[in-house]
Amino acid sequence: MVIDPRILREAPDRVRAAQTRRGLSADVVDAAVAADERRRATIAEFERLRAEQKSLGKQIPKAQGDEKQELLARTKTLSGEVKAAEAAQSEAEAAYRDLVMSIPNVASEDAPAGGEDDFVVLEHVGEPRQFDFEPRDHVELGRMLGAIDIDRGAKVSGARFYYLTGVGADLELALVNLAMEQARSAGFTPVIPPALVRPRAMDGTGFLGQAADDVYRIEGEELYLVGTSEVPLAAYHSDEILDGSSLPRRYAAFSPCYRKEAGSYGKDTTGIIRVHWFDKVEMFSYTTVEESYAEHQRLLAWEKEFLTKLGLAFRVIDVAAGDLGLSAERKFDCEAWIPTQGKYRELTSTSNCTDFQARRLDIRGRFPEGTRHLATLNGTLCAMTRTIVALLETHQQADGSVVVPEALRPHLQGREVLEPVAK
RNA sequence: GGAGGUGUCGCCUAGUCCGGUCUAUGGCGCCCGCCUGCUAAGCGGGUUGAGGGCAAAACCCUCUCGCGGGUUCAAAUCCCGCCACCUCCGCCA
Repeated sequence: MVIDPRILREAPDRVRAAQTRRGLSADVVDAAVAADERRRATIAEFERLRAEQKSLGKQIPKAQGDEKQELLARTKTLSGEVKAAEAAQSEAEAAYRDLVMSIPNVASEDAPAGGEDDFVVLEHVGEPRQFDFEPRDHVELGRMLGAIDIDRGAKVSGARFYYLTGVGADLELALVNLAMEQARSAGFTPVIPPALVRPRAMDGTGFLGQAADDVYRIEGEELYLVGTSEVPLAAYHSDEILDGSSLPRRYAAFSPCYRKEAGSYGKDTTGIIRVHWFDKVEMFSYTTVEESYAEHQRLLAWEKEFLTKLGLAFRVIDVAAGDLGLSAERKFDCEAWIPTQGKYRELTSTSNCTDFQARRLDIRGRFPEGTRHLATLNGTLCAMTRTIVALLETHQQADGSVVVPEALRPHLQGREVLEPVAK
């Protein structure tokens, strides 16, 4: 239901190895294999009884007198047995499901083994800027430009909230437009999706497992606030069979993202690096599993293109197996250089979820050979807050003004420099 | 929020009152073949999806009439809950 049951049955060693490379126990694999056997046994038993019930049931309307009474007596007891067998089957099915749903996607053999710190740097793009003055951080620049109002964000909504005002708001709109423009010309369909979704969409994309702590739930409703538009975009085609010739299908969504940031106390406590809400333009592709690896590279290339247009220095990392999350088989992050932190911080992330989410959401393609689950991939094109942080800090000048990268100017009324506002 | 209605295998549709003969009707579209100077028309056949048995195929079986329960020997059909859509009223950007 989550990983391919066939792989589990026929190549459990592959799954065990992948678990190990994620730093997880492989015991669940053996438990799932056993549960699968039990499941199939109960199915066979139920189907045997049910077939008998059906064939007897057909004779009843034709039978008369004693013969009919006898048939009714037999089917009555059979009815109970069928019910019991059905209950046993759904129980075994549920047990199997629970186990198999808890197994993460089989990590790519190319993904580095290990945890969060075991990533591999694939490349560096651009040089971190050298300053001949003391650079200001984005909080101060945001205040000087009248672009980011953190104090009032906290007053109104609490910690990790902010207002974008003036050129800050302009900047977000410009980034959205630039991102959408690029996506559109790459063949993406622009989408503005719902940010509140039902449990199915959340669970189907793998966000209700260990990640559930980070998700906002609506009190008294069966609705969740999405942490990324990957959720409504993946669920968009749930329970559908897409024409194979229509692939790849590419969507670019603009939506807010909500994250509780549970367990991140003390991390990034100032500024807008880590916030409970931000807006994002997200790329999403549906394609075949075979094509997904090349599509993943394309998503990465589009992310790099966008960051390059903004004049940011960044590196690309190959995220380690243990840090892939539930759904991804491989993940690349682009991390931009943040001058006042002296380090690279994640700005974008692209994941190949192969057919993991498609199995949970039942998204299939129709091909000449039959129907198959598709692959889903997602990639950040522009996460507003962190991009604004990198932009302001990277392109600042000694007087607190900020040079606008050329690509952004057409979307900022032609402005070349953002000037501090008089206080 | 209130009242009423609808949901059938791609689309449309018969069947639901009165449970068994539904192994779900017919049309459109699509696929294969026949026929035909070409095309169209006509003729014949096929066309939901999932799961189990199997190394696989053939084949057999089970499930699938919005979803989930219940009643019954037996449910598309009767009962309950949920979901979606439509109409009207109220409210509202």
